[in-house]
Amino acid sequence: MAEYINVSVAWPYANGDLHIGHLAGAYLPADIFARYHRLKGNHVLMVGGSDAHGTPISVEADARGISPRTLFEQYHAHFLTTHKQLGISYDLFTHTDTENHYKIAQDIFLKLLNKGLLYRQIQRQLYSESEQRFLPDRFVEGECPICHYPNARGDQCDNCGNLLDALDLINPRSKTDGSRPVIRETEHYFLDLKALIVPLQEYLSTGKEHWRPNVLAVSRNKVADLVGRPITRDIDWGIPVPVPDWESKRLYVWFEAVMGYLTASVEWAHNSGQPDEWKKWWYNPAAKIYNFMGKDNIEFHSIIWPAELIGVNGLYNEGTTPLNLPYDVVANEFMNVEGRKFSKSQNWAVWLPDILTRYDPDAIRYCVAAAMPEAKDADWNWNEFVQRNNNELVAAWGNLVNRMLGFALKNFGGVVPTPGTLTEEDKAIIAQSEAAFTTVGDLLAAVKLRNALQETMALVRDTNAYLDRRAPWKRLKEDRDDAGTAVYSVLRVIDNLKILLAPFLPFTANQLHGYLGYNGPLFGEQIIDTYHESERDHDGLTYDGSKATGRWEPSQLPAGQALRESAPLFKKLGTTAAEEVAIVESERARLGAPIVS
RNA sequence: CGCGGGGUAGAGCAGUGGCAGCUCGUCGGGCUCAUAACCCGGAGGUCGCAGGUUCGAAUCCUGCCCCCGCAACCA
Repeated sequence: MAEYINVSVAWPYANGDLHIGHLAGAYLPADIFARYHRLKGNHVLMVGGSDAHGTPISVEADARGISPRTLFEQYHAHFLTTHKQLGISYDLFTHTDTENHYKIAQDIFLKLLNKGLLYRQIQRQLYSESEQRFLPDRFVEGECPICHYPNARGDQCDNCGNLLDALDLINPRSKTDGSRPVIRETEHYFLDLKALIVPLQEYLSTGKEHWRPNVLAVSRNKVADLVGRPITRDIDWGIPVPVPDWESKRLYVWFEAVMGYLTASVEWAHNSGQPDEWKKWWYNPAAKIYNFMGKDNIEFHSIIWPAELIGVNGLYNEGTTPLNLPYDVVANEFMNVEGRKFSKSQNWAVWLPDILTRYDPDAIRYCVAAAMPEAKDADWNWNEFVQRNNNELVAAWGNLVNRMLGFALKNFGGVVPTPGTLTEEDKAIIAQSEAAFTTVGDLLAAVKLRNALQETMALVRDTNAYLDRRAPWKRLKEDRDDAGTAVYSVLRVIDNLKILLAPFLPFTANQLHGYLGYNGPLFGEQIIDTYHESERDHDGLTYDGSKATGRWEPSQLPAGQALRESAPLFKKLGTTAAEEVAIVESERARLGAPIVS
């Protein structure tokens, strides 16, 4: 029976472009997982969007002399293109500045208020009279009250390492203009997380055997110490607090951004003309919600977001079932670059829009998946990229396809040969490739993606070995029918491998699907569309799977099917060792270099 | 006594009690359908060190040594 699978992907903060770490941490694993489930025939709803609000965006916009909205929309537009180019197949990639998101976030706030889970508290905060705003802790510097280091930050002293309260700084000054802030009182709403500790502990204590151990350990560790947390801020960019006389304050970004998984699901349903469809994932107890993110985001998905969901206990669905909590919180470790930690300020990063101008999306996807930081930090290394592309994609998999398609075109009139009696060896390799639908499928379902890819590539190598023993090019001269049987068998296996690899390599798998003579695409189409609301329009990325024909099941490749003219699936990078070195060196030279725009 | 991650073949990694594995590289051979791709075989490791538990330890326990990250940008 088809399952309902929601793939909730962490929302990128819209103040910079996407890099290889974003891809490795969240988007690629989510997409591989979603594509697998679509092939399985499950009902997949994959949602995400740009995180548009928060102080860093308004500060950056001020610095550039543009509005926060203009700033985030610029990056949002980049995100849409990048995701489409890489084939990250969101059913909806939207953003948090939509009227829909405002409305639902405010409804959740009010529901929590009604349930007594919000309380007001007066905070004393530093206020800049020259800038006319409250200063976030990180925008204040001053003398450390403990070690008297003169340049301590508002939240922590770099010299002695102690965590500080910005109010305790001696001679505090604004980081932006150096002026001396004053202390002002301001009232805020707090989410009473302490009241939710018990249900959260229950949530984390049962049925979590499939969670990654570090995610569970971190989450369980932090729950016991939860305290109330402010959910409003004195800034003017964001979602207004929906309480009379509070309209000038905004919902704190951490509080509203995670709601995007729900609000995007609702928006997707609305856009597709069936406004209640989202409930099939959020109110169906058998549905599974998977969250994908980097390790720094774990507690927001395993604690904060579940706390909000438990707190509202159902929305737009009074008195029936509660909203579903995440079934799995799939956190990945970090991907470093050439042995060094990622750094935006030093431009030590691999930017996705940049590398997409030079490399194909499937090559990038393959290398990231092969080195996926599932259990510990991994490294993006350009030499490894070139080697993997040339040895594994081009030589092992691409060449297997190319050599046999070419052989069939040349010697069997460009059709799938009609097999005679299959040899034991033919049967064995076909059976092995059919069994992989279970073994690889189980690994994908368990989100062991790197492992799934390894298993599949092992089958590629076994197939090359089989082909070499079977040697149809030799048999052709001795027994043409037997050669045809071998070609048929290997094409069956290639057809299976096409599907097994499709979640990882959707573009070339689809290409191969056509070469093998099939009609219709394996996957749906990704479309950037504009959506209209009463005040504003916004662009989103969506996925139309209505024409998709791919199925996670063994090949029934018909004998006699006409093959199409084919070209190599992958490009070799450099034709000589010297050229390979040159590519690696030119990529390494870009690291740390100033960004040329 | 700060917190976390890690030390397994030249490189990168897998392996949570039962003969030490994978990919790349390297050396030798084979094939010639294929993007000089593919296949077979070999060499290469006292699993950081020292104790302990066990019939049996890379794996569990104890102690020690070493490496990496922990201001900000940042998944």
